[in-house]
Amino acid sequence: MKLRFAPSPTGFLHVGGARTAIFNLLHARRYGGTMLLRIEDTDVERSKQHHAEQIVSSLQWLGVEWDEGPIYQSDRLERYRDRAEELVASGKAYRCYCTVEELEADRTAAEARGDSYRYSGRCRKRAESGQEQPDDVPHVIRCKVMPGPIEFHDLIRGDVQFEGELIDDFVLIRSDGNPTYHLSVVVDDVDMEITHVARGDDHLSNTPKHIVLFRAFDAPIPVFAHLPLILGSDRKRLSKRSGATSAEEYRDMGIVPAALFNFLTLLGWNPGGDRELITHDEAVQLFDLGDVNKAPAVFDPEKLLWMNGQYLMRMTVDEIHPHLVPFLGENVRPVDELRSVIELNKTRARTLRELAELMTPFFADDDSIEYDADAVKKHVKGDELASRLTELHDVLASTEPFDVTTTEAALRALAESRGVSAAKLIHPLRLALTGRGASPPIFDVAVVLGKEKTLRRLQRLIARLPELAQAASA
RNA sequence: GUCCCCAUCGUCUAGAGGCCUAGGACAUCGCCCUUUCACGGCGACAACACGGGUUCGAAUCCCGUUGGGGACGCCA
Repeated sequence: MKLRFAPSPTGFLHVGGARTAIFNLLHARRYGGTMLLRIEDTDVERSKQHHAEQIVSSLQWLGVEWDEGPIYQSDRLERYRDRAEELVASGKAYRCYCTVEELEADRTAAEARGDSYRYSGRCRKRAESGQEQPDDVPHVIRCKVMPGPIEFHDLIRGDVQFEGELIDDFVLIRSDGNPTYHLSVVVDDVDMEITHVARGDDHLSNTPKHIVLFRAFDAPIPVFAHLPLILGSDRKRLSKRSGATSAEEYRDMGIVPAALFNFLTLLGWNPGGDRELITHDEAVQLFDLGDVNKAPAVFDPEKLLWMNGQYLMRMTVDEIHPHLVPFLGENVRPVDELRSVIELNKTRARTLRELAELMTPFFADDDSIEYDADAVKKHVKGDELASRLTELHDVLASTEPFDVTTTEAALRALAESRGVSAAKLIHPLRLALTGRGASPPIFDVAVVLGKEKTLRRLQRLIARLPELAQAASA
């Protein structure tokens, strides 16, 4: 068994493409087959090398591996021409000298009549009447499509049938000598002995053309699986308008690859038993193209975010760190220096970007903490605040060891002796240490910061209390 | 326009004729836990597109309607 993912390098790796790649990989791994990566760059106009490289690196990032490739179709142009000539020689294809202008005229004429356009067959008649077919004047090579039903079995759709009458004699070789998609795909799938073709639904109506070619080459026809499309919230094919569409954008947003992989795997397929979180290995155990849904699925970024949060809280600090580095900016440190801070914040973030943001107060200069206005308004009040915080400062200064249990006990004891609730001390302490109204448990924060920084930040808040109170009341 | 495909909560989905008073997840809204924010727990809201068949019995099978999507290139 051998499957392939065959993107064309005309842009970044689209999430729809990413899912196609994942499904191919999963099916191959499940059945011990081979996975091939093939770059379909026969359109010189639109294909770009940097896009190909981009797609390859996105796939690597996502965790889609392949056993063969990447193979570039642009390296095999001679092979496609040779095979097309074989078909011309055997009468299964013919040279067509119609110009683009002529075809365009036919098309607009058909439209004007309200008919749907079909190729006139002008050059086919000419070829079949035995007229000479010079190969030194510009021409394309077209494949003959015979009337009659063309049937194939699709793992997802079941038995599918198209009428040959309705299918144009399609172009195999363009006038510039380059192959079209239809030719290169089939030649390659034959040469590379592809057994299963899983691709987007948008190729369903191309499949009969491919069947015609497989037959013309007298080659075995692979098993097809046409995956339902991924839609945007507008229920149209996912596009820029409906949000981020490339794997890269999600990476830059702070989605970890395993989460995107998991999310995409569950779009149109499910492992049964109400599972939402599934590892790569578990998916490999259970996946089958035949179990994929027929209906298109709307891509829900909210659920991806939730899933990413689930991954972040379950991942170890060492697993998170390499992915987090690009988001840390000037706070980049070796993993051991970040361990406790990541640990404290990873259950609170849905993305790596958020996580990095939550970590900033821990690395801020003691004298540059900015106090959140809402938090100030809420917690900076009462004439006794300054003296209470000074007492807290002194109590903490003499707390030894400076760990979560002793600092918490010290604060609670102080609160009790002054007849105030612990919260009246805790919230201002949070404001002092982080500048924010929300943070990880405050004694953990204090301990991670250390006694010295804790005391310094407390002092700073105490010193600025009058101006903050004034600003808050203004 | 022609051809093809699809149809369960707002979204992802479970469902293979009786297990369905339709299950889970995201989102939303309550409550609980709690020093805040998350996490977690409990609960609420919320769907078989419609109409005909078939059957003792239909979300499940058949037909039609409606709705949605895709393809109709010397793009892939």
